[in-house]
Amino acid sequence: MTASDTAAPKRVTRRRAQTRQRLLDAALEVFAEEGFGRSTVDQVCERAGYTRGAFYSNFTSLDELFLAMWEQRSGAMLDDLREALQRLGTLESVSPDEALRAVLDAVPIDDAWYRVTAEFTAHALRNPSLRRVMAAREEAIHDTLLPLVEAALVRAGRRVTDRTGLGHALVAVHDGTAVQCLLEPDDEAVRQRREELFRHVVNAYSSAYSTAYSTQSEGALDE
Amino acid sequence: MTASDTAAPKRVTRRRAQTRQRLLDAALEVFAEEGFGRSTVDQVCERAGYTRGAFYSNFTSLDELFLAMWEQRSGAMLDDLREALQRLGTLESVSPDEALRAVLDAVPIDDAWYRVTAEFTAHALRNPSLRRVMAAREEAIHDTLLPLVEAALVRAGRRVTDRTGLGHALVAVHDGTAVQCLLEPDDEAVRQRREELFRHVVNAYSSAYSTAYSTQSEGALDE
DNA sequence: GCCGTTCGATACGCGAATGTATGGGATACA
DNA sequence: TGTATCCCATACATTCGCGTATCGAACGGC
Repeated sequence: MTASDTAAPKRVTRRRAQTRQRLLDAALEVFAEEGFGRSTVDQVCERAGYTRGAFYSNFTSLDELFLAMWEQRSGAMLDDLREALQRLGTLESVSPDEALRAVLDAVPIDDAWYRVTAEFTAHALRNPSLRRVMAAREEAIHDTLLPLVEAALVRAGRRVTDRTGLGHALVAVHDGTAVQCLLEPDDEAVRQRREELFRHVVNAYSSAYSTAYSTQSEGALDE
Repeated sequence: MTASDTAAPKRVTRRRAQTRQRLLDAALEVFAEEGFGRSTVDQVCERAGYTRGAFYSNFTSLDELFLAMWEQRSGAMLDDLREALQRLGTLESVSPDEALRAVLDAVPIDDAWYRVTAEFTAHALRNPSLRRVMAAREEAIHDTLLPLVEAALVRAGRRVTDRTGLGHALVAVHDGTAVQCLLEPDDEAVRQRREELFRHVVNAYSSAYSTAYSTQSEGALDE
């Protein structure tokens, strides 16, 4: 263990970045299949096409890999969501239903990702620093989501009455209904109930405004 | 390995029942603290005050113990909920808010239990037979919850418009908001938003009826 | 193409967890 | 109280996963 070993690499090769990414991708697959707790370093390496040497050269523990992978993936999903909402903002006019569909399509219900997230959440509830990471992520979701959702709703003829309430409600409803959809993947009714619940929530946290869509949609939203 | 070894015990002593129960209790604690995947047979046994001999005499694997424990605990929670709702049904008259409070109090947000459930859910999504177990449990929740909730709502001056929709919505909202409460345990606002969301949902899936509480509560529920 | 640096494969030792086989003490029942 | 049965502790062999140390090969700069 000389000084050069502990020193940070002067130049990071592109090969390194690639292996790191492959390990991150493999981690998602393995964790989803085996569960994080039951996964081993060997399994991840084998899936990625490496041996343990590559792993310990890039990460210090499975925990670190788990965190890095989760942050990368959830960040990517947030980017997708942001993009979808911004695209929505460029359109001429949007009905509430169309807007809802667009948002729900931007956040697909992926069982592999859900399993990983569920375990990450449980893990975070045991670890204060991880809990802060998750809380920060939720904060970021709100910061991204709320202005764009609010804008979309205004364009659809609705004014948001409780911003933070709506934000938390949307996240909670998403999480809660995602499980139901995954537990009964073949039951179309579950997905319809999910959409219905979203409509109710959006309706509850916003009030009608006078616009082309407002009168037409009120009938569909209220009952 | 003689015939008597493989044969089922003729008489089951009360000691056996006790150790089995202690193992189940210890499992909840250990799984909550360490995570199911990271837990070992030894840890559970030590926590329960036994050695591995006791474990392998009662269960064949950690998976089996996990399932048994989860079924017992979730069954007990369902019993609590049923009892609370039935007690609610014996009261003279109840306001919607009081009813909601009673139900929420009957299903306390326990972080240890949540962690375990999160991991069990992820586990169930990997295992078809476990998935059926969870689906059946959700079915049972609905069967218990709906008639009693509906009755309580009627007594509070509200008629349910979509039974199954309400049932699934309540479960989803509970699950989704429970995480938020656990991630920010000291933030009272999160809990208030949770209650608020429940009110909105109950309101959305039921319509006012003419009763003592109906006019009074409409103002609080609708806006 | 040469050379210094970085990256990842291989080999090694260690500790931990598993499942089984067996024996002694506890328990139920007469 | 005696005894047949049951239940759990103990000991053992084995397998598995981890982390490190070392070395050849790939890489990037010149």
